[in-house]
Amino acid sequence: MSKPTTRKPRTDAERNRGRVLEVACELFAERGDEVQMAEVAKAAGVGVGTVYRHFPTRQALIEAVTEQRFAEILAYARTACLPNPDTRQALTCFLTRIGEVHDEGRGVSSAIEAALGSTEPRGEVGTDLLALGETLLDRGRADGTLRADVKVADLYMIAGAVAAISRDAIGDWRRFIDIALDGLRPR
Amino acid sequence: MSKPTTRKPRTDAERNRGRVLEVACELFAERGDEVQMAEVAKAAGVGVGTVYRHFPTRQALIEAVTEQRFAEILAYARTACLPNPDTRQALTCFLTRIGEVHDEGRGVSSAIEAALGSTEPRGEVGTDLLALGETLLDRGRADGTLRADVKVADLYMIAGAVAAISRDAIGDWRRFIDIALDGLRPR
DNA sequence: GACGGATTCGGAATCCGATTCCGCTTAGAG
DNA sequence: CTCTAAGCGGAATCGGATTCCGAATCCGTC
Repeated sequence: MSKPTTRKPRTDAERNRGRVLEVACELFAERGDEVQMAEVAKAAGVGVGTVYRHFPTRQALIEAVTEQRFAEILAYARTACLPNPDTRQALTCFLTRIGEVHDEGRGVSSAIEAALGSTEPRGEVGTDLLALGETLLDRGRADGTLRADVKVADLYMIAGAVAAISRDAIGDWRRFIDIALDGLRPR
Repeated sequence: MSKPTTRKPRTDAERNRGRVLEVACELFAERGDEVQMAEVAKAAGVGVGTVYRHFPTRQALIEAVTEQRFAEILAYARTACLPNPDTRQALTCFLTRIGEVHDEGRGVSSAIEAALGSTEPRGEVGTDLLALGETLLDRGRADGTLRADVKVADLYMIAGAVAAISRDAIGDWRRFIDIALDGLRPR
């Protein structure tokens, strides 16, 4: 049960997949989810069929793009948030990034927060994000910034909320971040 | 500029509009947004054209249904939440209702939270909801349950978040309500 | 109570975009 | 260099929203 599932893809096929994904990321960032499959294909210099070969569904493509966003956020969190010794600031920084991602390219948003919140994340990016969250929360619990019973699920639920709020312009998400984090402090 | 905009609608037209809206509410509640315009038409016993006459767009129909939901929530809030002397409980009750609406008939959700959060609500239902929120917040500020600087916008931002979280099953929205409300307490 | 025009209705036709299909190409193993 | 399966392109198909317009209804008028 190891051969049939693992036939190495042709080199150019892989390159095409890369092109498509890259282009899709840009387009979705620019114009949100009004982007059409045909556009992506043209912009990537391939036929629709090729797009569909690599991403069997529009939804699948969107999920792939979303994973890219996650990767970016993860990278940002590691370099910009984690090092901040003030746990509260680190968390704010992390959540703020999520809001910003939606503010600029309002990309693929609908999928983002749904995935953000799920505790069973796709791929290692998700796993790493969870781990990173756990780290931050541990720190917070240790230095008394956070309640002892705060869970990663809580953090990502809040992350999902930030995503939704910023996506739909429901309100001032920066303010929301403050409120939510206040809600995690020890009573 | 008052005549051309106000030609009274034909009686049966109004009845049809009512039927359509009613049926749409039920269908959306049952099967979420996979419901098709043609289905609504058939279920209401009219042609598609008629549906479109009253709701020029699928989106418009959804918004109308959403307003119904708001009305229900408003009614519930007035009778079940407002009377509760404990402000915190009243707020919890209100927000919980929003989560429940999504849990049962997972209706029209996408639109709901977007509208919930906007500070410029459609129709009087929206206005009344804002007013009711203001009342609750005043009470909370007065009895020291809430920070002095809490705004209605905050409450509805949280409401929007609850809607999003419950809609996409991002996490335990009941827990989220607790966290968010804790975030509104005086420091 | 019948009449006439404006308003509505019904549902076939149209439009649009996602997805499928399949003959043609090309990478790359032997 | 040859042969074959993996990939490619893009026309055709499908599904569902939206438009169009002749037929059917209302309703104020006579």
